[in-house]
Amino acid sequence: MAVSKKAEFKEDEIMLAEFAKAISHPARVAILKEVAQRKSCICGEIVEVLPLAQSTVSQHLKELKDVGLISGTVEGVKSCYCINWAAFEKISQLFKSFIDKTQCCKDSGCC
Amino acid sequence: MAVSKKAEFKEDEIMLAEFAKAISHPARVAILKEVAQRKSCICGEIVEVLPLAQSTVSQHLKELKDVGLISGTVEGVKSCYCINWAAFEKISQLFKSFIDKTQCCKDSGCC
DNA sequence: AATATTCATCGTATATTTGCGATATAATTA
DNA sequence: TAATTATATCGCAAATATACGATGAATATT
Repeated sequence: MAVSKKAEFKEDEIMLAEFAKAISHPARVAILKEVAQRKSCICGEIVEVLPLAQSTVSQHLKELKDVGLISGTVEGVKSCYCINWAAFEKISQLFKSFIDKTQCCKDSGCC
Repeated sequence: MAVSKKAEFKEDEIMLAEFAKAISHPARVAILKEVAQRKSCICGEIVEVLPLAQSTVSQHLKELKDVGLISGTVEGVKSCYCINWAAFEKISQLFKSFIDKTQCCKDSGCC
């Protein structure tokens, strides 16, 4: 893409896009659902459920962690992951306001 | 990625991820906002507003069209784009239900 | 008919993502 | 101490995404 132009957009557009990217792969959607459901949140449990290698799952987990949607703490040999509810709340707000703002223009029938 | 594993996930996970991917670039978020606001929906107007070349904008428009979020009709030399409200509605439902389903597990304090 | 406008598409370059095996690290168990 | 377990990270290969200029097709203008 030569040079990325992402930074030239508005702050809230960039943020929304970033979060959207975080859930733009079914594996990460599945991981979020799995992490939310379980209490244990062990990486290995997710690997068992998904059709992906351990290293790949670990990578997806890292991406979700980087964007703040989950947090992980080491517990001995294991790693405990869980939803970062504060970030999750902020994100769902972002989405809702985007959808609401878009929908309020609904009457303008063009094509 | 060698071979994509996306198809091996659940239907609703795939759909949500697809929608998320559509808005995973600030340019496409900006385009959706612009198209929703204007009545004219002309491609050239979007190009004027965004920091991207015409061909790049056209490409982003195509992606949004492919996923069903907008529809476009040729009007003489010009192309009229507008939000596909039916698809938009369906998609925002998908997202809401994902958030709701996730949030109902909120009490399980792990880490 | 010649020219200009509007937009889609092609080709290309580069960047990023996805996926895996191999390896490293750190803790647990035998 | 040695072996095992759990996970992160590195390096590689292949696939996708991003961005643009050039070109083409279709309509509108002169």
